[in-house]
Amino acid sequence: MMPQTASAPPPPGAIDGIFRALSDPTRRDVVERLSLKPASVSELAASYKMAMPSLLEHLKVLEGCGLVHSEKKGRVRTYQLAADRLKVAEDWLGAQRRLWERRLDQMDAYLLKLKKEGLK
Amino acid sequence: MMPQTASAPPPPGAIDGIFRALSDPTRRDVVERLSLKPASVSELAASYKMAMPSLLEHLKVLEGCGLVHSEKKGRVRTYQLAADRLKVAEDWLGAQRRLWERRLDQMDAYLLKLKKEGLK
DNA sequence: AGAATACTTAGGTCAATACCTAAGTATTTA
DNA sequence: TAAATACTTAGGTATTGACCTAAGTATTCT
Repeated sequence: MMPQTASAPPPPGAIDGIFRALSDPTRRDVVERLSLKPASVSELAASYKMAMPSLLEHLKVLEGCGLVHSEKKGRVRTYQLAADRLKVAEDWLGAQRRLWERRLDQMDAYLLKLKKEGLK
Repeated sequence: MMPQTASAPPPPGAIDGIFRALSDPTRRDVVERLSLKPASVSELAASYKMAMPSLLEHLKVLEGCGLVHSEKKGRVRTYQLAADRLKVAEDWLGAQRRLWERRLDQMDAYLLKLKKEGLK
């Protein structure tokens, strides 16, 4: 059982859905819970005060963008996290932050140069 | 000019807005552009085929959740990235992924133990 | 001053979201 | 097999989101 190293190729536009899914506090909370251990629909539903069909809708959104998987055995459906999708979002954010940091460094260097030249 | 080291404390519920903001491709594109260099409203608007008020609305969303700042000088408003907010989202994602990975490791260890015991 | 520029505000449409209640269907359990 | 369990589907409401066009306001250029 390989601890998934490579991310699945992010289908174009998939990142929209991932960020969208994570913008809702209930869905983020579900992701947090599932990052600890898998859970059934009713176990999850017990934690929130909304009606089950509402929670179910959230679960569908999470599964739709690939953040979680589910499997039904008998009458119980169990959900679990699919970590590689979290990584898609994290990678995007990291890339932007790195670009930004590089830019700050360049600006620092530029200001330093200006300062030196100013001293002549 | 300090290259912001510490993130601003994420106001409760702010993370909703950050993920929400990043779920739109136009807004993500604006963030990418601004991570390279600041730009005015019309410079930004020139890149997208939507009407200016529509783009402006996107910019307000980005500024509303703190992902960008803007300043008006004369009749030109210039936008720039505020990197610490990207970090808020990135940190959350990283934390979830780390929890998940820890769980996978535990599961590996457990399976390994089962396997060994099976060999007795 | 008058025209051009760079946003800004107002207001309107249409689709998607987040909920809900009520009524299924499929699987155990008694 | 009847009742309980664990979802599922249907259908309805109210809000929010992403666009648009048209009509401002504030600055700068001529």
